Amino acid sequence: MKKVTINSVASHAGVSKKTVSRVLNNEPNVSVATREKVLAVFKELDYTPNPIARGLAQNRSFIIGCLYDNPSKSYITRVQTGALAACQENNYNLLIHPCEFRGEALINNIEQLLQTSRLDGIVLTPPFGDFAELVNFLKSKKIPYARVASAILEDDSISVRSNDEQGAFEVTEHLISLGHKSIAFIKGHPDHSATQQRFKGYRRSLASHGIEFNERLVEEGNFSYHSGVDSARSILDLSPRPTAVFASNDYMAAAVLKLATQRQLRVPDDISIAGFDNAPIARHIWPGLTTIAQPVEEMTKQAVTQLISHIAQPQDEPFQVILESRLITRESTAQVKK
Amino acid sequence: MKKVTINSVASHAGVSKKTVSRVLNNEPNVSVATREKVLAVFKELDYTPNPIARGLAQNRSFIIGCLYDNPSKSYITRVQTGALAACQENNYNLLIHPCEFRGEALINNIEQLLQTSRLDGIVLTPPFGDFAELVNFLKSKKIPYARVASAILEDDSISVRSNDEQGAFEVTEHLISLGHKSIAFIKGHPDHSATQQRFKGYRRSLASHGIEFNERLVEEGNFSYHSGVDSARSILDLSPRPTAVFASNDYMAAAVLKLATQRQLRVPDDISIAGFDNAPIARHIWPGLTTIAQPVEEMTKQAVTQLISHIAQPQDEPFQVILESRLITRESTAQVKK
DNA sequence: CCACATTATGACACCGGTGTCATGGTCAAA
DNA sequence: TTTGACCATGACACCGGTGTCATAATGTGG
Repeated sequence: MKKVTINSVASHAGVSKKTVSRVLNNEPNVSVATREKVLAVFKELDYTPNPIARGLAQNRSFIIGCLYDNPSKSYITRVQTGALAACQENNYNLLIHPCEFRGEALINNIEQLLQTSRLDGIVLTPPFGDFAELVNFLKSKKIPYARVASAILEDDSISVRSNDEQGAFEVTEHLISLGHKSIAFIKGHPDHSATQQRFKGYRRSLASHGIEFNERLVEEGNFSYHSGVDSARSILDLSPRPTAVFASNDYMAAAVLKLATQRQLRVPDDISIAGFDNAPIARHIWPGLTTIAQPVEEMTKQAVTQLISHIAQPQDEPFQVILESRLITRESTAQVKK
Repeated sequence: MKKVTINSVASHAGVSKKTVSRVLNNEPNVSVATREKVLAVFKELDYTPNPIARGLAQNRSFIIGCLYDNPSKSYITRVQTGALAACQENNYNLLIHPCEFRGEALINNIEQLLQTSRLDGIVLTPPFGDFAELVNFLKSKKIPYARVASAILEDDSISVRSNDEQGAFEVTEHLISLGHKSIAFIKGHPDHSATQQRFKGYRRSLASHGIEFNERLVEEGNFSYHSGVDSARSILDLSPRPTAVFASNDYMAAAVLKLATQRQLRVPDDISIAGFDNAPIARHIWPGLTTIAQPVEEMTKQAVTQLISHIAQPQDEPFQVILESRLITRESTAQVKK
C-alpha cells in the first residue's frame, strides 16, 4: 500500500501537480473536464492532502491554540467541545494549553508556545481575554486571536460573549420576586471581567427595587469551591443572617449549600441559594441550584469559526456577538419565610 | 525581523545546513569546536527549529491523539493534564478527540482522523483500550498506541493502569469493617473493563468474609449520574433496605446521596455510601464521599511518555505498569446502626 | 612512511505541497 | 485577418528541515 501523494494523483490523472493543487484549493482557471478527471482520481486513490506539506509551503500550522485557566472542569470541556467543533469543520487542529501564569511569566510562556508550536491563532478564554498585556503582545506579534466571554471590547477584534450583567440581574430579580431583601453576594476572581459584570447586575437589580446596597453582605471569592467555603462561613455568621445568597458561580454556591447543610440549615426554607453557569454540579446536588445557563460551546464555536476565517482572509471589521443566557430555577430558591 | 531558519544559522556559523542539523539532533561526528560554534549561533539568533518542516522530512507530525468518551469532565481533564505534561517534555502536541462512536462507525471515524491529522500515536483512555476491534485496526495500520486504565493486556503493548479490583476490594473491606453486611453495588458501563474489575473486587471481599453474594443487591449503571439515580431508586426501594451502597464511581454515588437525602434518609446514619475515583464532586457535597483515588494524571503521563519513546525507537518489550490507588474515607460511611 | 580505517563536513536530492511565471490556445473586437 | 485579452496548463523554484553519499582531514598500525 503505497502512499498517495499529489504526485501520484497527478500522474494518474495525466496532469501536472499544479493543476491538482488548483483543484484541491478550488482555484479558478481549471476546465470542467480536467477538474472532474482529477476529482475522480481523488476518489479512486482515496487521496487526502498532507496538511504538513501544505503547512510548510504556506507557512501555516493549521493549529489553533486554546488558552485557559479555570477551576471548573466542566467549563473547560465545554470550551473544548465548542472549539473542536469549529476546528473540525475547517480542517484545523486544536492545541489545548492550560496555563496558570500571570504577567511577565505569562508572556514568556506564550512566546515559547508560539515559537515551538507555530500556532495560526489563539482563543482566549476567561480570564485571558481580559489581560491587556497579553493581548498587546499578540497584537505586536501579529498573531490572530479571539476572545470568549470577555467584557473587554476593542475596535477590530473578535469577541463572543454572553451578557453576564443581565444574567446576574435576572437572578437577583428572581430572588427579590420571592420576597428576599437581604441578599448576600459572593464575588468571583478579580482578574475575570465577568466578576465585575455579575456584581453590577446584582447591584442594578437591588437599586431598581429600592433595596439599599449593603457592603457587609458582599464577600470576595475567586470562583473556586474552596473560596466559596470561606465566604459562606462569613455570610452564615452574619446576624441577622441574610435570607438568600447569590454566588457568582455554581461551585461557590455548592460550597454555601454544603456549609449551610452542615449547620443544619434547611435550603431553601431557611436560606435560598443561587449560582451562575449551570455547571453539572448544580443538578448533581440536592437541592438543585437555581442558576444561569450560558451557551459556552456555542460562544466558543462562533469565536473559533470567526478566528479561522480571519486567518484565511484578514478582515478589518470587528466581529462582536452577544449570545443569550437564561435563568434556570431549581429547588435551592424559594419564597422567603415570614 | 526576519525569520530564523536553519539556513540563516548555517551561514552565520559558516557551516552547512547538514552540520546544523547534526547539532540539532545530537548526532555524532561533529567536532566539539563546531558544535559549540553552532550552539552559540542558536542562542544569538534565538533559533527554534520548525517542527512542520521537520515533520515533512521525517514523515511525522509530532502529534499524539488522545481518544476519550467519558461522562466525567474531571476525569477527562486529568487525562489531558497527564498527556500534556508528557507531550510538552518531548516537544509533541496533543490532539484531543472526544468520540462517542462504537464498532464500525468508530473505526471509520478513527481512520479519517488518522488520514487527516497524520497522528504519530494514539492514547486510548477508557473504554477505548478495551475495544479489540479498534486495537486490531491500529495494529494493522501500524499506528503505535498506549492503553490507559484498561485491564486488557497484550504481549507487546504499552499499558498503564491501577488496580481496580484491589481498590473495590478495599472499599468493600472498609464497609464490612464498619459492620455492614448488606451492601448494594452499582455497576459501571458494560463496555469498560474497569466495570468487571470493580465488581470482582466487591465480590472477593464479600467472599473473604463469608458474606453471601446477593444478586438483588446489584444494579446495572453506566457511570453517568443519571444511571445512578435509576439504580438508587431500585436499591432504596428494597426491603429490607441495604445498610450501605457502593457505587462504581462518584457520580453514581452522588446520585444515591441525592436521592437518599430527598427521601429524608440521613447519610451515613441511615445508610452509608461509597464511590470510586475521587472526583471533585466527592468533596463538594455533604457528606463527603468515601472513595478510591487513582493517579490518573500519572498513569496517562507514563503511558504517553512511553508511547513517544516507542515512536522514536520501536521496542519489542511490552511496557506494563500498575500504579497504586488509595482509599479515602470521608463522612459518607459510618458504623452500621444496630 | 604508507595503507587503511575513521571522523568531520558538505553537496545534493527529497519530503509533498504552493507560488510565480511562461506558454500556447481560444475568442471577440478592430 | 490581425491583435490583444483571457483562459488553461505546466515547468520550476521554494518552504525548512533530513537522508544519502562523496570527500577531505585526521588517526592508527605495520
